[in-house]
Amino acid sequence: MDNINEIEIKKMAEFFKVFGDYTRMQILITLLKEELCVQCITDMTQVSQSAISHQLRLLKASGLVKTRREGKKIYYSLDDEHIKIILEVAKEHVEHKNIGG
Amino acid sequence: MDNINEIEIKKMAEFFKVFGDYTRMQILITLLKEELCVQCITDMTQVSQSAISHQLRLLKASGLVKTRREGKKIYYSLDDEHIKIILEVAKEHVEHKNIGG
DNA sequence: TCAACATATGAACACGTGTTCATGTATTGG
DNA sequence: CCAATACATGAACACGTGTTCATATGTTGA
Repeated sequence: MDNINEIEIKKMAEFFKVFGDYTRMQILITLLKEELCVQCITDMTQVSQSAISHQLRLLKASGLVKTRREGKKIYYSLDDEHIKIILEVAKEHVEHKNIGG
Repeated sequence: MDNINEIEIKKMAEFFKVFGDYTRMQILITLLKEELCVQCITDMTQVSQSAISHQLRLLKASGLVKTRREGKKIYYSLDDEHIKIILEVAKEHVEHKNIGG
């Protein structure tokens, strides 16, 4: 972590920004288990299909998920080997720490 | 990651939100190496002392850094064993992936 | 081609967030 | 006490972001 430049730090911040939203976090955690179509993902959340679509678009642009079409449905799945590790470390963090308490 | 509830997911998103800012990322990466006072941290960035102070406050409230007073100076250092791991995985990610490209 | 379904897109809006500016608080040395 | 230094705090502002609504695009079956 010594020889790290400004651009890399900026990219890292952008990377984390994607994780810093409840809806996207829900999506990512869900996709850890299995690939799902947009409607299935929408049903698991409290927001509209449009909102999910916008978020999936962002996740795809960030290189975190990939898509596969099957008929009318489009299945989303994780496209990054780092997600699982990072989410597990974060889960451990929130379990063992009372933030802001 | 199976038996995870809504509250934990929200905490995880909040956790990542802290990492999702360039200034805070700069601070955290710097503190990986050594503890530093506010002025030293400010000098490394392009923002004001006030801005740094605000961000340090947030980092402390999030349980990521701790403080130690020494005379007039207050030294900040990391207060979480997960930060290093997470930052390293993130660095690997941005090195091996062209986001949005 | 048409209707129905599945998903994506764009505009608009409310809300959150990072910064600066001005000022307040705390510590030290005289 | 006072001045100087180091840091914190609050208000204000510009900007970004997540959502909904309305609508467009794409796919399938008839």
